[in-house]
Amino acid sequence: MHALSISEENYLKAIFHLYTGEEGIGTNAIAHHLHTKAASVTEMVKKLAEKKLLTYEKYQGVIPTRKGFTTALAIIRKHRLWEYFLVEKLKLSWDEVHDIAEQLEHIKSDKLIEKLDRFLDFPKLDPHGDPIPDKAGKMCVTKCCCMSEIKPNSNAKITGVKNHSPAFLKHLEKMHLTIGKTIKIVERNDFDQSVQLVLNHETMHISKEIAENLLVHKIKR
Amino acid sequence: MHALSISEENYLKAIFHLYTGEEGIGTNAIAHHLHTKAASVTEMVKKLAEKKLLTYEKYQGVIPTRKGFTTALAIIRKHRLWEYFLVEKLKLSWDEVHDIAEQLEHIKSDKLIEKLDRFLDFPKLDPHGDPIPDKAGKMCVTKCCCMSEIKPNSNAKITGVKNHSPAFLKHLEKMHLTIGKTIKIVERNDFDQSVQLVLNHETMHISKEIAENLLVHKIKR
DNA sequence: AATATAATTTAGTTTAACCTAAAAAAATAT
DNA sequence: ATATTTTTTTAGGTTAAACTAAATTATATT
Repeated sequence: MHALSISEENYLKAIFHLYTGEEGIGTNAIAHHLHTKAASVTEMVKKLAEKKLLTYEKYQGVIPTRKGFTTALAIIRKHRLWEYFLVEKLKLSWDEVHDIAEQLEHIKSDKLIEKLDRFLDFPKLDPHGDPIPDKAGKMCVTKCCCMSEIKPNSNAKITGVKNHSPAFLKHLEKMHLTIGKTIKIVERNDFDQSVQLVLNHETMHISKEIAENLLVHKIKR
Repeated sequence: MHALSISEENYLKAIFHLYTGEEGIGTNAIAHHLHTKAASVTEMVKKLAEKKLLTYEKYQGVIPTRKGFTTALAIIRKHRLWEYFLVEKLKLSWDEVHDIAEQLEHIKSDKLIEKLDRFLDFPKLDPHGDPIPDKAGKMCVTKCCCMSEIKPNSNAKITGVKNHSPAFLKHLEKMHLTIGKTIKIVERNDFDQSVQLVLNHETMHISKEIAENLLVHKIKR
């Protein structure tokens, strides 16, 4: 019945992001994601299990319940709406907003989020290309794949990023590899897995690391 | 050096609001304001004194330092900017925004507040008529007085409220006694201190309690 | 001035969220 | 199948911020 604490919300979000649908998530994985220790996770996970947000059995890892899912989605919704606000209205850059949204996502007020959503005109994607869940937790499926998996000689549009670190985002910005841009993959180097591509009629090379963290959507033409 | 905790910020704000410039503020007064107990205040006040945000001597009460003042003003600035945003942009009503702003004021990011201030076009007053400190802590002086102190047969404009409770604000809204409205005080009843006034060419009576919590600015005509 | 009342502080608990170190269980390798 | 390594849990400790109850200091009353 009580509202969740900020810590509880952060654990839930981590568990949601780590859950692949296969097996239970280990305490170590959660600890690593939250920069905390496995012992702390065990403790917290017991509390969340009592609140029916996840199922937990000793040594078996953790699986979020339906309630856990919808709760996590509500937090992610808030995070992404705030990110959209920060970039589109306040004109912060996409590499500055994550830490701020990490704080804003814990503000408690259903009405605030409804009003914010309306003010922003119900955006569907956040500044990093991630889908924003609606009030019911539904979000659009953005079928896209890693740029490192695209076959040479095909065209694609940049739709998102897998890594949200400021360093990575700033680098993309500098290279003009931003969301919405259309590129042509020319070839992949067998030696270092780097990728040669054409952007704005100019040829460029990007490292394996960058290609693995860029999400694209294949297009014809 | 560390950033302040939410609790520390709330104590500083309370101390700022209670300080009249005369004597030190007692732990009981602070406890009452924060719905906590005097013993808890004693503890916290020692910590804030170590951080040079206030001076404290046993049994002598507490006085904010210059550093304490500017820190409190920065928090109040954030609170009022967010209130302005919630009312003017998100269209929440003036009785709904206090609790939300109470959470938002603790978000840590100087750049966020600068950008928010610019986005709102540097407002000088919040939705309750309270002045918004600028980046340097300066705010406009709004010379105004309690409606209960105005002499009969004079005109005045409503400029602010002393009480920020939703119940009071909703009541004012219903009576159309909102900020900016011009009224004429007709007379004060000696028995119950109620006030008769004219608003929009209609005569009305308001209780002593309301008159004491409405701030007005006398005008000619 | 002595006493009663009120305000404040101290001492000792509680809770949430973290930690380390050691024990126990599970997974992996020989 | 047994031994080794890794993962997870337990046990016990720490810190911030609250609390209650008792002791102390200040203020007010007679």
